Amino acid sequence: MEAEDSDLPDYLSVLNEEQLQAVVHEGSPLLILAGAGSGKTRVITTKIAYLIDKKHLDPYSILAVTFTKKAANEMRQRAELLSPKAQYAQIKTFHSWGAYFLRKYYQAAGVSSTFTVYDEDDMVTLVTKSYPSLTRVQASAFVHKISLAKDYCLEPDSLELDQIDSDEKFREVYAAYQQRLEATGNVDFGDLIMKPYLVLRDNEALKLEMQKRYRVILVDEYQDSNVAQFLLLKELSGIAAGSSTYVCVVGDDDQSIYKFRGAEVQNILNFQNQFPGTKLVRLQTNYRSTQEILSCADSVVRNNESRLGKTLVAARGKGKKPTLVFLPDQDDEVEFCASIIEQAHEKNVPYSDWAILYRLNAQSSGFEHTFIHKKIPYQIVGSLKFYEREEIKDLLAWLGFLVNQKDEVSFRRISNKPARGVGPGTQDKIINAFIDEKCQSILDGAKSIKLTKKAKDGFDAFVSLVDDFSKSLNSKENEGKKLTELISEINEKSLLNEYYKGQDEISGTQKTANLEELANNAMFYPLSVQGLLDFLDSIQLDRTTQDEDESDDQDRVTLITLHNTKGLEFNRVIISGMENGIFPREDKSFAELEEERRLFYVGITRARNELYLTSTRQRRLYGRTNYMEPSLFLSEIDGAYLRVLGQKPSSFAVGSASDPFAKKWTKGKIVFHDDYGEGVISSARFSGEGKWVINVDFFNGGSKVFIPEFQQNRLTLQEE
DNA sequence: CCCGTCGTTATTTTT
DNA sequence: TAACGACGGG
Repeated sequence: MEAEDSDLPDYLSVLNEEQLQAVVHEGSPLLILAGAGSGKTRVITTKIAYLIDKKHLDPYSILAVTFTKKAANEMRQRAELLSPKAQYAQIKTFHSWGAYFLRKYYQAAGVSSTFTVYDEDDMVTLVTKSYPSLTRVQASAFVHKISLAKDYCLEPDSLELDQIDSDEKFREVYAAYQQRLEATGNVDFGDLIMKPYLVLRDNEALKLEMQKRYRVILVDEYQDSNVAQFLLLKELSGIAAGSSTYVCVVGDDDQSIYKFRGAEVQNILNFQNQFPGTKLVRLQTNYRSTQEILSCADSVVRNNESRLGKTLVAARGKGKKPTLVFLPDQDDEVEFCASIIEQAHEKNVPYSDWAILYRLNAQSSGFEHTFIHKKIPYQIVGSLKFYEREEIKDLLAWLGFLVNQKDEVSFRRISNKPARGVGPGTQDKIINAFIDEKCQSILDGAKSIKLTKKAKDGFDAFVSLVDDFSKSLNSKENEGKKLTELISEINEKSLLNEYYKGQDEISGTQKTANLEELANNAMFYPLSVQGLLDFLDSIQLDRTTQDEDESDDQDRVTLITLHNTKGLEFNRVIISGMENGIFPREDKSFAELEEERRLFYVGITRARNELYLTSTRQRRLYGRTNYMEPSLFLSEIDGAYLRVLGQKPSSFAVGSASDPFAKKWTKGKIVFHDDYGEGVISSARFSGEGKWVINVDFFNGGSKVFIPEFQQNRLTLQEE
């Protein structure tokens, strides 16, 4: 034992026992249940280094996937610090791995080798064009469902598509969109996962090649994986066919909060069944928060039924008790937050210690107004997105069209901006000809049709711009030149710059500056098709907000939605709006309520030292003032872990979660009613008034809706 | 093509 | 409340 230990590299000696166990494990699939703040990234990066250094694994055969580019970058850097050879391992986001795969096997996937990725906005454009009777708003709803379908790997003719929307029209729209998308040679986000899966599923030889290459596959944040990603992982690892690829997934079922976007918590809950022989390791030592905060978090999340279960233990000691504050209305809530931040600031607590968390973006405006007035510096995380700006999308569309002239969405975006007589009608004609005649370029589509003089002139001007830019891109003298040069050229010659200069002068916007910034961002990419594609990938596969002009080393309060806090930590956290209807959001089914509870858990565990919860009796939302009930979740916190300030509503008791009506009314459970006899709960939801509403199908026929709270002891749950 | 007006509609959003 | 899109007139 001793001798073996001295053989181990240094980086293993800093691990705790559970971390070490996770790092050195081998021989079966591994599920690492990593609680918040338990050193998850350290474990993954150490494992990568260990596999390379100690197990002499070829780094080329390691694939580590994450969900965000930020996480991938951090993982790569930290792994390289431990073992320089880790730079040869593939450490990427799921989607950028998909892009890598599709570029390599574009023929098998039926996409252009120079495809670019359509975002949601582009998808909406394509849906309206492939199904013209739809308004943009209607198209957006379909786009949402199409994305969800792809997250579940469902094609337009899949039977299970009914589970997303059983209306035949949805199938039609999806099919029409998909056909149109394939004509462009481009892909959407869903395709980046789904298409590689389909290619591998249908191509045995390629699948074996992949399985031979990847000896180790690590997946981070596995609780956020969707069905498509699960299917892809299964194909890639060949686990179903008994391959010896080592699969290790890391995640926290208690932090699964993206169901609405296709994340499937069942992936992590069922991992041990899907991958037989799985070893489970729990990382339960928390290095972030104090014990009082963790106990508070635990008393909430243990109310969930669908979880693997774990209990975090603080490495940092007891700490300060979290504070729950009741306030009359939202203005008082804002004032309260401002005042504790200011008071602390007078005692030299920096603003950047603080984060204010909320469920709805709409809640941020109150804080903003008051903070501006009181001169409290703040930053809002996740509002304005650089890449979503109109002018940026215009330039990106130019770049996308230069490498793929089948790109309908980009063509429509740039061919008449600024106006040159190529309006939507002309665009439709050109695109239709392009599709009908299966041309290689949309520009060829115009050859077979008649255009008016005005349209013809404008179109010719556009074509000559494309020619100019293509020449610049493909010139033989590009050695040493940067992509910035091309972007600046486009910016000037396309007259976009001039077009937006006018707008900037009238409305005081920053559009020309943004265009320039985009050009500057391309400084590190060579002027070549490959450089251009890499640049587009780097933007399209990283949708994080870019407030780069104001870096985060400034001292300011963070205003942020609960969802956006994942992976972050703050010394002092305020979770605002703890009211039924806001948080949890109203009309939640049981499963959704569990997800809301996980969201609360995520919020609580962001706090290092201090946690405040605020709840108002009255709230103005969407121009309406409503009387509010304290959040159900507040009653779930054990009273021993909470200090309560302000006027407590009479109906409220801390730690009253033992109240049988606070939970347990779940679909499928058997109940007994004094008047109607035995029945089964066919649905259960939590109303905005903080009460359960259940529907019971009685065994002797008939069904009824009840609010159990009002039935008192006439309605009882049959415990199994 | 731009501008004003009216009506509609309101979670959360790693890629 | 307020922000955004659709629509019609100049």
